[in-house]
Amino acid sequence: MQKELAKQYEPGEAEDRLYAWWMERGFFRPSGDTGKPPYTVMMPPPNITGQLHMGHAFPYTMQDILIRWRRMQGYDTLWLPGTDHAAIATEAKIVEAMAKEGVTKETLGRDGFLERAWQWNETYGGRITEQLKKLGFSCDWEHQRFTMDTGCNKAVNEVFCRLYEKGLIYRGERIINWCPHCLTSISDAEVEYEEKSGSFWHLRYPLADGTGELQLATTRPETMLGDTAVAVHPEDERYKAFVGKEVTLPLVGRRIPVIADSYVEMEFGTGVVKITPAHDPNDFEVGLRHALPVLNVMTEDGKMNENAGKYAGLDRYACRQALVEELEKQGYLAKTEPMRHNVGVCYRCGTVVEPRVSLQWFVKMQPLAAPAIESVRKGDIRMIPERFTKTYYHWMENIKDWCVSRQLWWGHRIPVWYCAGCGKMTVARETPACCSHCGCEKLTQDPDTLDTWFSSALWPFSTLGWPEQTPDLARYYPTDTLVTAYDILFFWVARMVFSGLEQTGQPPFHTVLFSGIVRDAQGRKMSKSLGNGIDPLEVIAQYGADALRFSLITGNSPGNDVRLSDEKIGASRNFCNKLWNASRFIRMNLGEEAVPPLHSIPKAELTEADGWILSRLNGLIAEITENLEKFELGIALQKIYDFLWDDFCDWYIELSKPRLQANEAPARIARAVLLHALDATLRLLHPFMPFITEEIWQSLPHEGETIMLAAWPAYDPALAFPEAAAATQSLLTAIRAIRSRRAEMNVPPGRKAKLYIAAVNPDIFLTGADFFRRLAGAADIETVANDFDLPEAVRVITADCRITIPLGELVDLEAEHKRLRKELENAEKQIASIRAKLNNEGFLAKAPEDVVTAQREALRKTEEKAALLRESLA
RNA sequence: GGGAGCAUAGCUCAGCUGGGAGAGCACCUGCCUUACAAGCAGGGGGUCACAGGUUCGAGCCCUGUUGUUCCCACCA
Repeated sequence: MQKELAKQYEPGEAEDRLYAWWMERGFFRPSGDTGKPPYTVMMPPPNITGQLHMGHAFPYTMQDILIRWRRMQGYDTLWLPGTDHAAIATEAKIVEAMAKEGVTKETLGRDGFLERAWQWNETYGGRITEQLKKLGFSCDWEHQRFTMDTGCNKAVNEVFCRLYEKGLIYRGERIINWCPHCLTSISDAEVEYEEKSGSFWHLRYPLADGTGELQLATTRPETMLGDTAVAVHPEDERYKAFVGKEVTLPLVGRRIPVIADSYVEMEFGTGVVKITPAHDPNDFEVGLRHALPVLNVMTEDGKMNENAGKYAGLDRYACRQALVEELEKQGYLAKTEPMRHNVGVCYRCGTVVEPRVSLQWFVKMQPLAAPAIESVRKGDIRMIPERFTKTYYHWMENIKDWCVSRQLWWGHRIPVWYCAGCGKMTVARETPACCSHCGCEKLTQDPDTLDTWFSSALWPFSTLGWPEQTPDLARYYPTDTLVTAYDILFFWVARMVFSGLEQTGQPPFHTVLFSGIVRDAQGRKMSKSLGNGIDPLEVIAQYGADALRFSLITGNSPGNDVRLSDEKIGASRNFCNKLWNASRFIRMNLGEEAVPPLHSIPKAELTEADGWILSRLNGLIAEITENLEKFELGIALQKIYDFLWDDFCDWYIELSKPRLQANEAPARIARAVLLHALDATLRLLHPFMPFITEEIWQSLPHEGETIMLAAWPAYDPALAFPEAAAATQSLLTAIRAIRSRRAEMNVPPGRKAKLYIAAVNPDIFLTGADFFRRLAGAADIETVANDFDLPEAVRVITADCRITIPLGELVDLEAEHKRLRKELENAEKQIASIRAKLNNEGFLAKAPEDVVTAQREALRKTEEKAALLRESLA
């Protein structure tokens, strides 16, 4: 499969071709090799309503990196993909689409609606999975699941029944959050709060006996129609006399009691609160304590109902306005203050949520939360970064029962049947033939469905076949790393933890790795309404998936948001280009004959430059592996970038050129080293940038079918060459210093000059003569024992050499002298500072050994340099 | 009201268990050196928010202050 590399890398063409080939060859499948440990990641299932966006691209890329890395390490990897039916979001979209055709849920009927919903899933569920492939994700599509497929449904029913049997799920009339637009209950987690400006209306409620009035303040006057009491604090001296009396509800005329309850804050407002148990969660609690009637005054869609008398049929906000006008007209409005307050809105549609009393199913949370807290506390589940455990504890410790029933059709239908005969309910895993209590057949299934997160909570094990004891479940559960953005910690992560523990007795994963949120160049959250989203598919089309992946990962640390900009993506594309061109250069220079493998080359034939790059590479391998183990993906990628660009391209390739042109034995060695280093770098880079690395790897001599399954590089003690590395470092330092000098003096590149080098170890520089010629504008090299006393010469001094460069008329002796003085001053300052440290007994006694030796070494080098400088100035 | 994060070069951000202040972009200078001008070489630029403390040594640990972002709670 070897071929020349094109002048330009064309990601669009290569990516689709390679992905299709990977799929066809089955490289994404788990190896199933039981001799190797398994490594499992569950992909957070994207909604079938959605288009691929950066919110997927970011954490999924992190998952792909982990999976590809572990696969190369030989693990039996399973990355399981799938989609989420997204009950409320999908149903809303379908209803919306239906409305355009003039069809409603009612006209279609439940069956007709579900048919449409499944069609939707067919179309759009497929769309998003196709989009995932564009990013190169190496998930096992043969394990693909859907939260509403038969298996997941079975798991959902099983869990529901088990919880019911243990008394952990119950049905009850409670106040819940109701979305008047989606026409369903939603959980506490699904309510978002927005600060909005409103008014604080102070109302007069006259005492029924005509002896006075109570003033109270409210932000929601329309709910007064449902007031069933007025409350004051029991210790509030102002109102003690009122407790036990009755007030007359203005406009309505109903008489309601004045009660005392410590829920009332004396300092807030007037210290008097109207109590509307049907429309406020706190009032509901107060109502329970005082056995108050619950008077619902609204319909499901946020209008006033028949209990609202003449306001019936009005929208809640129209009613508010009408009421305020009427109250004012009749003198019940004492005053109106502007007020900013938080309003709960539906997280899906943004409609202001209406607290509402209704009959719903709830999961009892306390008994489930306790072990979930414990497993994190014990360290069975680790969160990265660790700070998220705090958020997690706080949520879990204050959790209320979870309202899981939804008045939706698209979702897992609640497995409960009600008997028309005896009135009791039958809770069953499969549709029962008859009532489990009276045996009659007049059963009706609960019309409601379950919260979409109820099924997502089971994802780590329902997808592996649970409740059956399947081989997959045995092999791949518990899973290893869960990667997701921190914004669904409560919705999903927390619920997977308690569900996994409760149902399987094991934590569903041992590590949670959080990604941040992707923001735009101004730091704003990407959103549809702002229209500031960068479409990953567009970026891929323009720059390639690897450039996008690089942009998302490099320099990022876990849990931190990433700001994406065109500049950043451009820089990533440049890196792809750099890698491509370096590879192209090497490919071009491989020659006719086979390149010998590095290990077949006697150590003695390797040059110092070879030893240097191999040592660097070796160190890099060790570091990258360690970084990945610590989930430091951003640091790892940054290091590979630096190595490839700075060490490998800017230095090693340049240093290799003279040998390559020699086209003899030295060229063969150089090729072997170049190829070895490039191959290893490609492997290190592959998890991050799968496409371009595969494309290049295939064009080079290689063993094995794909880089995807090539072995992850390992630190090789046989490839450490400390002396060669140090020698080359000296050389590079000298070259840099000469270049710097020439640039400062504006020496034209064409102006070559002979270098006179005085050094303790002149061999390093002699063998590097070619390098000085190519890289440092040298005409020739001569090593000398002592300094030349040349007029019109420049001196370049490093820690281990002194170079004299006669540059004739270009040299300003005065300036030269000044510069050397300055350098000497700096060196002396450094020496003084290091000496101070080394004379400090505290430092010597307490600093670690290697820090002290490093300081001694630095002192020695600086002193040598200073000595050389002094000599030159003398 | 409670909690968390952030504050490092003009911009965006790395900086792991305390010992060298860094990268990309932008900027300045010189280069089309046959892998790459999406490039090469060189360069300028930072009291690491502020004030204390711990330590031989603090961007990093502790306390406080200021600014900023987010999460949770939801007092009508």
